[in-house]
Amino acid sequence: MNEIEKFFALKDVRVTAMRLLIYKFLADKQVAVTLSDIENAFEKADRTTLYRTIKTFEDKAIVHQIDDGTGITKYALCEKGCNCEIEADLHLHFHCNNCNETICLTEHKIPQIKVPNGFVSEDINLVVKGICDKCSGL
Amino acid sequence: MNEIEKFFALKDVRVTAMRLLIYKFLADKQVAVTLSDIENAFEKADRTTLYRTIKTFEDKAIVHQIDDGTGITKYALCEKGCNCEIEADLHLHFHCNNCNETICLTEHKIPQIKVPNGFVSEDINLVVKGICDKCSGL
DNA sequence: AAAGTGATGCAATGGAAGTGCATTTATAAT
DNA sequence: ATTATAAATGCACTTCCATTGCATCACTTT
Ligand SMILES: [Mn+2]
Ligand SMILES: [Mn+2]
Ligand SMILES: [Zn+2]
Ligand SMILES: [Zn+2]
Repeated sequence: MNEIEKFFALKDVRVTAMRLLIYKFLADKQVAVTLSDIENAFEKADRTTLYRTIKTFEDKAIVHQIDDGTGITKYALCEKGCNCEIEADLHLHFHCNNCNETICLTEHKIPQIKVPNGFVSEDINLVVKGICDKCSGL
Repeated sequence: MNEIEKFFALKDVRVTAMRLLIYKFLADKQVAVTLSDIENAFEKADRTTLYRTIKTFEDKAIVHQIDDGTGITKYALCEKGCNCEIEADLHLHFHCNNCNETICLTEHKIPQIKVPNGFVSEDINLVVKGICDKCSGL
């Protein structure tokens, strides 16, 4: 039983060939991916399987969903130790208007946000859009 | 020529019956609305007209789009003097997980967000999710 | 081996966003 | 006022992504 399989067991996710492949695919990527990115990477595989795999990963806090405003949901591996629950796990995302890629800025935690009286904050989505480091040439 | 018509002229938007109705509908609402909200409010009207009306409003900075993470884009009237351009106009949005309503917190401007070297920030979307004042009972 | 549970594959559905084109309505020009 | 021009509207159609039902397959347990 290798590292990934142990990790799956820890997360209460059964090991299958497809799941291992998708996990490795995500681990290699430095950017958040869409479902069709995954589809393109595994053309022989069925869309539904990929869809349900990523949903399983999401349920088990292996990946987190990212809504970057493009209308297409993206996914990225959670950080080690992330439970996708507490505010400590929340980080900001950057979407590049040029190359259209979205990346996790895991080092950049969400600042404290004040909400008016009576409002209870449970979750925060913070997306910065602009030009990424690769595209800006700075 | 009444107030709204003057405002339309200022924004370079032709006055039509439908546009006036939709504008008033938005002005009455305290929450952001979806396209189907508008459809339900004007069942006799054609969907496309409503769609293109809201797009026109958006182009002319009469309404702004809100991506609250539900996957359905919402719209709300811009504040007086808003041009939907400069960062001063950006405010945070609150989405209630209970009543599913989304409101503009126009008083709550987006805090300064630091991005890593090489990244250029052009736009920011900040959505807080939780329980709204009406639902929390606090 | 048999039974049971979960994973996968295929087909179909739903919902929202967007487009092309003909027609109506409003504005501008004569 | 009539005509010409341009914009707004209505209808039909399309595209894209997300999601579900159900049959089948694979693995685990007894
Ligand atoms: Mn992330
Ligand atoms: Mn707003
Ligand atoms: Zn880029
Ligand atoms: Zn509420």
